[in-house]
Amino acid sequence: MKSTNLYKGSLSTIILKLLNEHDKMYGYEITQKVKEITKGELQLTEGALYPALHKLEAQGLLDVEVSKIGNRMRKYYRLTEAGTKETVDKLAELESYIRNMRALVNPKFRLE
Amino acid sequence: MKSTNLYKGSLSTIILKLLNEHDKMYGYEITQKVKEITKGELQLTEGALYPALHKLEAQGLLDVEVSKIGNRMRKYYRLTEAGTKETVDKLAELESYIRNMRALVNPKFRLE
DNA sequence: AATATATACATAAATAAATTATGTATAAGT
DNA sequence: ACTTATACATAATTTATTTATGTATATATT
Repeated sequence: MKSTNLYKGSLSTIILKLLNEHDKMYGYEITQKVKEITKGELQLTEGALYPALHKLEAQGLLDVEVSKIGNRMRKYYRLTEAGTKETVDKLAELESYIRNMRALVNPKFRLE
Repeated sequence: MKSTNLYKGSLSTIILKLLNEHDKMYGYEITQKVKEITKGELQLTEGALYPALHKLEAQGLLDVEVSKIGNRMRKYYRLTEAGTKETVDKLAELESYIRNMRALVNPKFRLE
């Protein structure tokens, strides 16, 4: 993703949240959306993205729908009900992570 | 560290920042400080902490000073000059990570 | 006095997520 | 004609962390 290691572990959260917002998306579209939103600061690599999508699907969090645009394949993913629940959990975990890290690195932001 | 994967990649940032604030600390003290600051939400494991300290030392970011308290050993770590510079970089990376993740998961926080 | 918990270090094997390197193939732009 | 963009995929490698284990002293509890 980037030179920093911090994004490790964040990929499923990103995918789930984007699908939560956009109803259905395909892999390449996800990479472009992430690039756009982060102004190019974060670029998903295919070697990370596709295995992550397959894993989320295997976990029952995503449904897939293959479609053909012209002669090219697209695999649209959307959240299952379990996927929607998982998204809520992942977002809560992210907020918790950010709160804790802020408390750790910024002495002014001690937890209450 | 925790059930969530998000902390992966954050350990060196945490160590460097704590040493930046506290001048010198030993391993066990770091685990306790992290537990205290995060109200027990984040507990560093020894299997992660000690190798991380050794690595930072090997990279020339930390200096070590062994001391004996009673009959028990303590290894105090402190930032080198390079370590202080690295701390600044790591903190900037963390802020960038948080900004990007906020933009990704919270449509209201789009980057400007 | 015996036992459990806390302090304090360490390392090795296994796991898991991502990087890097490839590969295939169609569509569009120069 | 050639390059870049679109669109998927997977295998080998790397790396950080988890889990498990080990040693040893100090303090608190029963």
